[in-house]
Amino acid sequence: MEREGTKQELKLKKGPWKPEEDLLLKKYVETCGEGKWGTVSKRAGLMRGGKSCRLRWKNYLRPDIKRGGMSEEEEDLIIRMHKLLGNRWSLIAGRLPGRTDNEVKNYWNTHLMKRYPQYKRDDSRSKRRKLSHSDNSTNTCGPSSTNTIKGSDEGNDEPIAALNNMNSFNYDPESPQFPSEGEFYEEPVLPLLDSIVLLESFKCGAENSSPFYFPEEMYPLLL
DNA sequence: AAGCGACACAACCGCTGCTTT
DNA sequence: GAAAGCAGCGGTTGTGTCGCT
Repeated sequence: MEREGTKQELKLKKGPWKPEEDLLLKKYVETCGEGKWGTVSKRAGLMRGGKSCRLRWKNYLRPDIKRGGMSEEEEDLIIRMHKLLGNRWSLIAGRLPGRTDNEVKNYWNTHLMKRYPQYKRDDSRSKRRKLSHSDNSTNTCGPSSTNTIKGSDEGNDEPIAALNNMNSFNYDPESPQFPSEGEFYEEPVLPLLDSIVLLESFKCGAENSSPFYFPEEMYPLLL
C-alpha cells in the first residue's frame, strides 16, 4: 500500500543518480541511519522517492557492497541456491556477502540464464503467490521469514510444493528443530533453508567464518 | 566515423506483508 | 478489526556501453 502518486511526488526526480545526490544520501544515512525512507528525500534534500533512495543505498551506496564480477565460488552458489529456492533473490543474496538481490538477479538474467536455459520461466508464470499463515496453522515463523513465494516461474515446482507443505517442519523460532537423522532428506528443502536463515538470526554457526557456510547436512543438497 | 544491435546493469513499478494508529 | 503507512521483494524497463558492420 504505497502512496507514491501524490501531487508532491509527481515532482520527484527519476532516472540515474548523480554523484551529488549519492553524496547527499550517503551523508544522510551515515548520520541518521537507515530506515524512514519515506522522509529521507525531504530531510536529505533529495527530490527522490523513498523507494528510490532505499534502492540506491541498498544496491549501490552501502559501504559493504562488493563491486566487480562474480567469483566462480559465488556463481556456483547462486546456481545451487537457485536450483533449490527459485527466484528468491534476496534469500540467495543473503548467502553472498556484499552482493545485493538486484545484482544476483541481474547476474542470473544476463549471464546464467544463457548458460542454463532450462531454468527459463515459461509465459504462464503467475505473479508472486501468497503463502498465507492460515495455510500453515502450525507455522510460527517470525516476520523475518519469507512468507511470500513465487509460483512455478522456473519450472521448478518441487521446492515450492515443499514449501507449501511446511506443516511437516517445526518452525518455532524459539526452538527450531531439525528433522531427526534418517528422515532428513525426505523433508522439504526450502523450510530447511529458511531455518538456516532463522538460525543465523540466532547466531548459530557463527563460529564458522566462511561466508559460504552451510551446515554439513546441507552439502548433499547443494551438490 | 557512423549506425546499429546486443548486452549489462541501474532504476522503476506493482504488489505484498508487517506494523502502527 | 480496519485503515493507513512503511519497508521490502521480484519482475520489468530504461539507459549507457561496447563491438560489429
